[in-house]
Amino acid sequence: MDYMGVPVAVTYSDIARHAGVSTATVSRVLSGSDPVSDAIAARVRASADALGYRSNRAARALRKNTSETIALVFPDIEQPFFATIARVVEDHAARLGRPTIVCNTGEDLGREQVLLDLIIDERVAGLILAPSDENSAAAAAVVEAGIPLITVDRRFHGDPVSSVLVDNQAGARALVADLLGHGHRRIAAITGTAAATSSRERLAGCQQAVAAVPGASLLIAEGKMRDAIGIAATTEMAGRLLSEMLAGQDDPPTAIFCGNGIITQGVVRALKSAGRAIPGEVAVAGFDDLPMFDLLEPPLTVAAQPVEEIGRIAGRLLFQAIENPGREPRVVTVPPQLRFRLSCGGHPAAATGRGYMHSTMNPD
Amino acid sequence: MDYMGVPVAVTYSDIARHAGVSTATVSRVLSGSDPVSDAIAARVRASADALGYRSNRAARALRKNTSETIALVFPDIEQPFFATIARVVEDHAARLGRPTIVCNTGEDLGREQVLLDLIIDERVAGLILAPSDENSAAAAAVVEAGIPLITVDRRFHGDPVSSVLVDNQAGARALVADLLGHGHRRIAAITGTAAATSSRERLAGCQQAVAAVPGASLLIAEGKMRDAIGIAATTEMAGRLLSEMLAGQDDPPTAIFCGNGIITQGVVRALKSAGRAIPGEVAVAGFDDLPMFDLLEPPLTVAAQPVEEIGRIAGRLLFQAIENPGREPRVVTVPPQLRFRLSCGGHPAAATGRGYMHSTMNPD
DNA sequence: CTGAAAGCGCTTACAG
DNA sequence: CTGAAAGCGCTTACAG
Repeated sequence: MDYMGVPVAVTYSDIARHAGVSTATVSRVLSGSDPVSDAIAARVRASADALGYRSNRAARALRKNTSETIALVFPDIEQPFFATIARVVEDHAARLGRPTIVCNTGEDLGREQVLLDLIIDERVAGLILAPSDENSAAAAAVVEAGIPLITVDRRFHGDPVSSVLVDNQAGARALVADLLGHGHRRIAAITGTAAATSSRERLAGCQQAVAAVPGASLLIAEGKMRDAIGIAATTEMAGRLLSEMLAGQDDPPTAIFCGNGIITQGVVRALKSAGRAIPGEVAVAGFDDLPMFDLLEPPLTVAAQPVEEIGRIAGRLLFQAIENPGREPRVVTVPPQLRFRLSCGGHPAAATGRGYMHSTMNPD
Repeated sequence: MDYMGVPVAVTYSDIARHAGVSTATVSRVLSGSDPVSDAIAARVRASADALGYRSNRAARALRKNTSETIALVFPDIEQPFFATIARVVEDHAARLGRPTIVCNTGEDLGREQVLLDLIIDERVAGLILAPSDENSAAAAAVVEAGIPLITVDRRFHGDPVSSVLVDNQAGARALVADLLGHGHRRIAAITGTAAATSSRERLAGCQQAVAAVPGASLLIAEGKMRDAIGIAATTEMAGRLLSEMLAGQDDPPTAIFCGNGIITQGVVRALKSAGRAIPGEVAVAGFDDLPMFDLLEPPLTVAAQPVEEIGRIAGRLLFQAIENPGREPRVVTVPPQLRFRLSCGGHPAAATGRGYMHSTMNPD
């Protein structure tokens, strides 16, 4: 609606006048909140169309004290793992007519706090979070504000919340067991910030595997992700940690476990540019399967996370929690998919082709 | 603030009562909209803190008829190109206290329409869009609603808007010229939907290069991205288009130009799994440099887009437009970076190491 | 610099 | 099933 060329919002009272009903009736028809006789409903809809009505989501949010928006707060949306979850969840939300707010914390607790405060002030309908710290006070404030919370990738140790997790320990254990099976005894683990429960669980898996083999040892390097925002910086950091490890030991490690896909990428890049043969001089295995890991020379052995599935489950849990706030929290743990390829030192099936590519879990 | 254990919102009138001032004064202090005497301002702030005040962004948005939220509407946020731009812009927005809504159109005009309607109803402060179609009616509606619009990657042919673009034609022309320089005469181009101006410009660049060489021909395959949402599907589609091309011709192409990074990835994957030597049997060059393209065997020749820079410029243009709505639209075109590696048939400098890696533009 | 008051566009008891 | 009316929490002319 224009007035002297200046656009003017069409409101419920305009529609009410046009259709000869009250604004309450307009609201009932257009929001579908209450039954209205067919004849009147049709008249209201026709008036809304005729006047070019557009809803005002802020007004609705103010009145209902909650918006329809959902929020995703991740360490780094540029990482394929989080980018895929964001794509899957946004898709679901958009189909429900809900906008999706996306934020990056950069693994920084201070930023996470600020962002979650913003999210609370937005009175979002729900939040999917990969908490930078399992004791995040900011996440606790979200729960206290009555906002449904789902965590992904990482646990949260406050009030019980629904989570979608991967069996990190089993995945890492299987990968390291395989490296040990190839005769390696000095294993290095390069992981992301240990504040993330996923990193710690993966390390625990490495330690279990190493503890089971006499004479085997584990060297650990933790990357401070805070200092490495963005894929390029994380890649570079992983390479640096690797070089320090290989150079700084009398008896350097012969096999590397990489805590996530970006770290794997950094490690492989550093090894290649240093001219170290994989797996001849240094064997490599890591969490996450990035789109080109199987095209590299050698193809990389990984524990792939079922990322799309994680996103679907997280979205489903979130919308269920929004619909039904009384629902019991649920923790869903999905298995990683082990894909033995050649970077771990070769594997009978991998060497001949695609065998083991889609096994789900090593019975170890 | 709690009442019988039920959380109750603290409002300006609570603060006003506590501080002994009017709600107007509270508003002036807390929003910083108007000068207030230091003594009163301090009292108001102290009261707000004491009561645990949290702002209500919906109320503000309703009153001011615009939210502080910005929106990003992209074909697919899972693609590294868009994921990086989203990360950079969100970072900037968050520092300004603005939430960022992110949406995926999947190159589907209908979905884009629905999403942009949602965005308009949210009365966002501004929008960065990679339009699925240069004549997008939905984008025109955004402009008409008075929402500042910046396009990235693609042009929009409605009212003039600010845009951040890459010199697609020059990049593609240089890449194809290099393939021709290696003696190839039957070139194939595999691109994304031609509804995107970037795809058409890259094709035009290919055609220019081919037209300059007698006896050279260009075969074109356009991927319908609509049918290939997500990286996995796009990769697969590119592989299929390639196979059809190689199998369906009497005299199949010997060199492939790939319209973007995901397509390049699909083409390389298909060639490798078909056992075709790169560049021996088929040479490859493409737009976008993905993080592992230089680690593949052979490393891939590409025209890299300065993605972070594109994101920074788009963010800057957006916030300038929000601050100053009267500003003239600006179109910024950045050069792609040519990185000649071995997949195009070898290159004097590339063969010996990292030469040409960071040249910016072929003088052609 | 400060306050009283209207009003942004919705929804929801309440009454009929 | 429908309407009259209050009110969600802010901001902003207007007046002083």
